[in-house]
Amino acid sequence: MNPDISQNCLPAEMLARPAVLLGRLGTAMKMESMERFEAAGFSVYHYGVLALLDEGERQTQATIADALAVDRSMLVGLLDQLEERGMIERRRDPNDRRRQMVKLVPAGRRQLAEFRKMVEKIEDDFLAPLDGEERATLHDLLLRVAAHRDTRFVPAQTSVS
Amino acid sequence: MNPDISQNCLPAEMLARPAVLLGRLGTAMKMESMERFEAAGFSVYHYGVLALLDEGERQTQATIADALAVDRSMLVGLLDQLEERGMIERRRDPNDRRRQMVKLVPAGRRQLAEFRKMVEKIEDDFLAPLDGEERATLHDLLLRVAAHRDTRFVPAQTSVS
DNA sequence: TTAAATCGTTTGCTGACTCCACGATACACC
DNA sequence: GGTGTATCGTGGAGTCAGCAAACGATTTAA
Repeated sequence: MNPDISQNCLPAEMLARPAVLLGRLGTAMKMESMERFEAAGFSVYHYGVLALLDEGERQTQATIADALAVDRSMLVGLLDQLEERGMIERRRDPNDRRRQMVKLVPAGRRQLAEFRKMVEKIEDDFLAPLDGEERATLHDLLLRVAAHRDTRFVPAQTSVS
Repeated sequence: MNPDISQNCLPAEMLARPAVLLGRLGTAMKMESMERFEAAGFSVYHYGVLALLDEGERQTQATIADALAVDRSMLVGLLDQLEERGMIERRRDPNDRRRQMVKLVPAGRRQLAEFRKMVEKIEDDFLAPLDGEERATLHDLLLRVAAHRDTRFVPAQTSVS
């Protein structure tokens, strides 16, 4: 009925702000990921846990929670589910029996490989209009912004000086 | 105690993904904005509503809700608050008395100017490590991604063919 | 030995968001 | 012209994540 263009469009002044776009797209990205992982019977956090365990040798639960920025109470449930499916093992630290050492086991490693495929697919779909070089540019910009406001995003120096 | 680097850092494989960074930074951006607006006694959605009303002449509530991608029930409360503070006016459409026409009034226009300053400040703080050109690049990339997956992000052609 | 701190876990709460139902009104159809 | 159907704004109920406190088990400090 109403032929007016931009009737259901965001205000131009908001579209003009990279910050607004960043916020909108970021949450859209997050929701998209959550839906796809949930459709596969998992949570995005499961991927985070497994990916973390694959890099760091073995950790304490608090460390995992802090690294992923999830509540420690929440991590309990995530680890329970991963343990039920035989993807991780929890073992009391014999030196400090309060702590639980979490370890990735083969089944978890296989699932992690699946998760990586899923993430690649999600990213590829989401960033479809950008070619490889543009994605690299985007990544570089985002990484600098991230590193500036949270040291957790500063890429770890692996071994090179 | 533990001198291990990257103990509380995100997995490198996640940091390497622009999609992950986009998700994290986007939600961080959103939360940051919400906090600042809340500290000023408002919500980010208030800004969206006012900005929208400043562009589009007068609209029906459903149109506003759809454009901002918020639930219609939620918009009711937002409009109530804005109306209480004398920033908008709701008037029944005489041609269709189901509809409420929402209009921006001078006090709302003044508040919108304040909001714009706030948004600029938030964006400037958040994107601090990027210079003007880099911000423009980021904006261009994000806009293309946004337009690709949701026509609501397609910039409206104002008058040019 | 006793007191305080830490770790993982459970529980309770609060606040925000989503979905569904309602009254009022407009429109389509016969 | 009356009747059923759709739409609009609104209210309420249900849901769910996130936050804080509390607890048992264990370690550390005094």
